Amino acid sequence: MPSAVRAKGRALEASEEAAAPGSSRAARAAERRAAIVEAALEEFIARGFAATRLDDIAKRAGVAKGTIYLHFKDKESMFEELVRIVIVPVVERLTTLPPPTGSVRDLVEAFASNFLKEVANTRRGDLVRLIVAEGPRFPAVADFYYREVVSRGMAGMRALIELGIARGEIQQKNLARFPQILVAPALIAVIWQSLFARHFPLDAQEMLRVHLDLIFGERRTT
Amino acid sequence: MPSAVRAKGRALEASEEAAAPGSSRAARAAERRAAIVEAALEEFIARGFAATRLDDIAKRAGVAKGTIYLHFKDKESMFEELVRIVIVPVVERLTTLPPPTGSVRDLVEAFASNFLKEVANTRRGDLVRLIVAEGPRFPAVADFYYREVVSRGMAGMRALIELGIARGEIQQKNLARFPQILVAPALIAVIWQSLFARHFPLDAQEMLRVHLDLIFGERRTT
DNA sequence: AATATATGACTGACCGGTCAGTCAAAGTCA
DNA sequence: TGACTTTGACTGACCGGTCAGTCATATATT
Repeated sequence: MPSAVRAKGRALEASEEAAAPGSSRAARAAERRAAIVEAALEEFIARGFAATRLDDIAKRAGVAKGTIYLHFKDKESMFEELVRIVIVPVVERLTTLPPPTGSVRDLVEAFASNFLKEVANTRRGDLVRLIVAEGPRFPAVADFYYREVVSRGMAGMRALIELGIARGEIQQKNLARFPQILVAPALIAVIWQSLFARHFPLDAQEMLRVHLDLIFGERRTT
Repeated sequence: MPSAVRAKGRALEASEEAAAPGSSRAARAAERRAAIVEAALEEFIARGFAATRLDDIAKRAGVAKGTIYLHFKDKESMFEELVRIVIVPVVERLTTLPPPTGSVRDLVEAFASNFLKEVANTRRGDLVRLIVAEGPRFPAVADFYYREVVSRGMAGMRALIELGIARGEIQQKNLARFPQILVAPALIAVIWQSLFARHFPLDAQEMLRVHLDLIFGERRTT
């Protein structure tokens, strides 16, 4: 065992490798894969699918172009996998959240503020815009996003709305038919940030609060 | 004159020219330009900027590729002009609409239904998605869209909201600070149509009505 | 005939994808 | 444990197809 450790140390000194390479081959491979995913996400967001060059992704990931093809079949499937890889953990985090506390409004508010923190002002937000942008040309991506995010989100929101109606917190009964309305401003916020923030910064937090006031009625408690 | 007609007839037979050529040169040039714009719009919407081939635009417009360059400097400026060309008339139509009648709600409702008819289920709607998609890479386009559509739309909506508040039709005073909220579901509808309509058709009309109920209170009059 | 337009074959830069070769790490043996 | 062999991850030069933009030629108009 100590020999293995020493061997690793030697290897590290020998090559001019950067930072903290995981020891085993598998670990290093995983790191590289992660670097590629990270770089690809960045490039795809910045340039869109068609205009992104694999060479640039490789360079940004600190990897040779060929390496990319050890991890992904081709550019297209890389893009599709990418979306899955990035979105799945977000969905998990966002769905395992709800601690069944307090009023429905509090629940929704917690969810909203979490969304702002986790998505709206993150690379993740740009990813949403990217999906909107490329969706029509990548049915697989649109399908996946619908299944994993949209339909789930709708179901969750609808449940929340119905609970709110049952408890008398929400008046407008028809809202349950269109959970999109509840989410719409959040999506607008995401799009606004990446298109118009430079022209006119938007206080998304505040906008969402006003929107919730609209749905639940003005808040008394400060 | 008859000779000219005969000559034209011959030309038409000789080349496999189409349809109804406007008589004057200027007219024919305008027609061609329009055909190119139409074709380019179609292609850009379907494939996005980078993936669109000029050859395809030319073919669809029934024109040689070189002809495109008689009307536009290059692909990029063609795209930018395209957005202007298509959007300007829509803005004009939508801004010259409001006949100063009835309640604010009626005004907004008229505007909404007009939006649905003129934009949501049209190529124009797809254009909005295209702008969202390509905006970050075409600052000129994003700027233009912000100036001509977003800021104007916001101002108009804000005016309407303030009127509604003054007349007591709208309770939530803060709404005037975020006219985006009023518009959000409309944009969602546009995006939904082009991404998820196949999975789950959305009754945009009805959704907008529910949203207005939320803002103005439930409607009594059927 | 002279001019204005339109054409589409052509060019060359560019980029996705490949693959022969390299070398650190894992495996084997004494 | 140290030396020798095998493996396969990684590299990057290269190839071939593609496509924006050009321009000599052809066609229409005056």
